[in-house]
Amino acid sequence: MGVTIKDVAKAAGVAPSTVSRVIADHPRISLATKKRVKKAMKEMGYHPNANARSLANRSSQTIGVVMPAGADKALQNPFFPEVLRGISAVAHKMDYSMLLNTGETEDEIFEGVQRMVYSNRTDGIILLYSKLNDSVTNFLLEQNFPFVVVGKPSERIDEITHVDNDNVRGGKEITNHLISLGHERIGFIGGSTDLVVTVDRMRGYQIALEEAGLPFLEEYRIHTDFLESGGQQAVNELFSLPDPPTGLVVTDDLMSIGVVSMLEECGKMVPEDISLVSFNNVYLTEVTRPPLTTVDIHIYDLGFQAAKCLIEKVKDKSEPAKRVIVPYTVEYRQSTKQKEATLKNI
Amino acid sequence: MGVTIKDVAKAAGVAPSTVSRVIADHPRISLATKKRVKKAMKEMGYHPNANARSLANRSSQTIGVVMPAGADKALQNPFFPEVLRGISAVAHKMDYSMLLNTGETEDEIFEGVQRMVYSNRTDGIILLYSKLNDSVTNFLLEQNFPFVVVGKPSERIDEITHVDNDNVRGGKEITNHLISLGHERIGFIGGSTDLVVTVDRMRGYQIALEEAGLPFLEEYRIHTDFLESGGQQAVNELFSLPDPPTGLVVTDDLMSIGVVSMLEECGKMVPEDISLVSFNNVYLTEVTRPPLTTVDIHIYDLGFQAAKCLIEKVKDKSEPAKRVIVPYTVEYRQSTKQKEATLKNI
DNA sequence: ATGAAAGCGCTAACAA
DNA sequence: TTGTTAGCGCTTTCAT
Repeated sequence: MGVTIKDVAKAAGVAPSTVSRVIADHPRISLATKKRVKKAMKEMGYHPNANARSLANRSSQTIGVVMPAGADKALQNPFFPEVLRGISAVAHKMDYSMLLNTGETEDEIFEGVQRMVYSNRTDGIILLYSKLNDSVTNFLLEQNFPFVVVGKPSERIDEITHVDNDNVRGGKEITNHLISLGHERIGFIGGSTDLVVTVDRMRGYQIALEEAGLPFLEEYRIHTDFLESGGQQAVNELFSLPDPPTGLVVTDDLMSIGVVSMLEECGKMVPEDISLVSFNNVYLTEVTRPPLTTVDIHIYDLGFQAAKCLIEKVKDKSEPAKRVIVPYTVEYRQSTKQKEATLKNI
Repeated sequence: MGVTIKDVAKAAGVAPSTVSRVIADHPRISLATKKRVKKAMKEMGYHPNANARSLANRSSQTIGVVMPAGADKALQNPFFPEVLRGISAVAHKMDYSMLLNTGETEDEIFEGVQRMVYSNRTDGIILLYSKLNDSVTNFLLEQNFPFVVVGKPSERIDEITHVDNDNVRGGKEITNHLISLGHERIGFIGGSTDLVVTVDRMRGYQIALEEAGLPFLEEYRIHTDFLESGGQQAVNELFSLPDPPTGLVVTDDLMSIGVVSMLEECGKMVPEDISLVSFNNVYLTEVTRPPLTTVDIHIYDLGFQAAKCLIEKVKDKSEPAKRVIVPYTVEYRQSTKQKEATLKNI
């Protein structure tokens, strides 16, 4: 069907190996034959067969990307297309392809990853999540297969190349913002504590509170999986406390949007009654009402750096594990407001 | 490095071809040897090399997925992870892998697609967009390469397998909803008219208007690329018309969210002052305020069906082009409201 | 600087 | 039912 290296060789009057060398841009090759071969390739519409290449080469020029398991809503986060964009940018530049793996369940994901590595279809893997006790991570580690995680690994952290934000510091800074606005009762709404990112952001929240001499109360914290039905109720409970929070740290923009709605449904306005800060700075947060004060974690860069690290690692297996911290910035918008003296204090 | 088919053959005391047959689950093979071979495979930790397979087979068991070119925001639409989920579901079931292609520019996309097809890394392609005069579509057609588009192709529609909603009908139905609520001045806000989906939904809007004897006014229509800065202004203009709309048809949930914000910023409330209907039913629309009345296009199913069609087509090249229409449903929520008699009419 | 030839791991005729 | 063997298209020693 397709035109092969042999055809080109014949047409150019050289050996297949020479053509191969031209493809690989081998140094020791005369400019003359190079030209000639290239011309032949053009004319005949030659394109190398990647499978044959991979087979001979033991390398696929492909990076695998693994999304978290998620039945549905969790995946509907603009975070993912955005990291993919970042990854894709470097993949494209370096002439790598991207193999994508999703799945409903963790087993499905795991199977997929196994396939990726066993089948030799991928040179390395990027994990788009990091959670406690992850079988995929363990598998990759034990196979000594090149991979990098976006986020912070839960264990064996210095054996694993990862690119992350300083979520503790981010959590602290954004909480401090609330504190500096006069808020003293600050609640926290986050995802599962199995997710390292939740834990880190909460830790920052805690530190800020403690440094300010404010209480770190269990009843001020909610952990819910992306505001499923349960979340609604939890928020209600939070605000039926005798001393409900006036400030809220929420670990994800999408959750924030849900929280804002719930609050307004209960007659609490953001930022008039409650100040809310968030994380990620997904595009949406600019156009919601109110626009959200949020920690911009530079999602694109996370992807970009992850891909860069992975390719380095793939090209040189001895590359040591490293940690890349992508700086965050804070977008101050309209979901926060100076706390007024409460009526009862007057 | 890895254990090969030969190793397994030796260990099991059979020929490599026999092992191959076991892998492929060939019918004419005795249960006894099958067992024996499988046992050997297990014990030795054998896994087939996909590249070798693809090479010998001329088939990669991989489907390529092509996202639209998008510098940034446009891709941040939960639509994409959601179609991917659908595609992934059938890919997983059928033991296919997914190769993903994104890019900032159309040229980048096009290059990527060329690579996919020329390199023999993919058996077929799913296009996650459809626009006027698309070079990728033309290329694929002219290469006679199996592909299906999610959405409706702009040309040569009956040569191209595609899975779509009936967007005209959807547009009509949702506009009728507004009309049935008493709205007579209904605006339309959509993306670029290069996108077939925009055109179809607008057509439905137009039909509904005309059937109801309502005017289809140019000044009631806005086309903007996902509410970039320009959008803001356009909406302002729309509402400084002498007779501004009281109802709005917006072609994408994310745009709707932006529009609701803009409106409220100008002191117009949804649904009190303006009723708004939307498309897609992305998860977000349940948790925004107000929750959006929107056409649920069943994104997951679009992906699912597209993948099914593609694999059929890949397995049997003579499979004719077909069109699959995924039924939509309408989610009636709180962004619409019966129009009250206006004061000046009393 | 270039060619000859073996081999990457698997499949598919063709034989037996 | 199973084995033999010749590729699939490319890379890479090893010669020259």
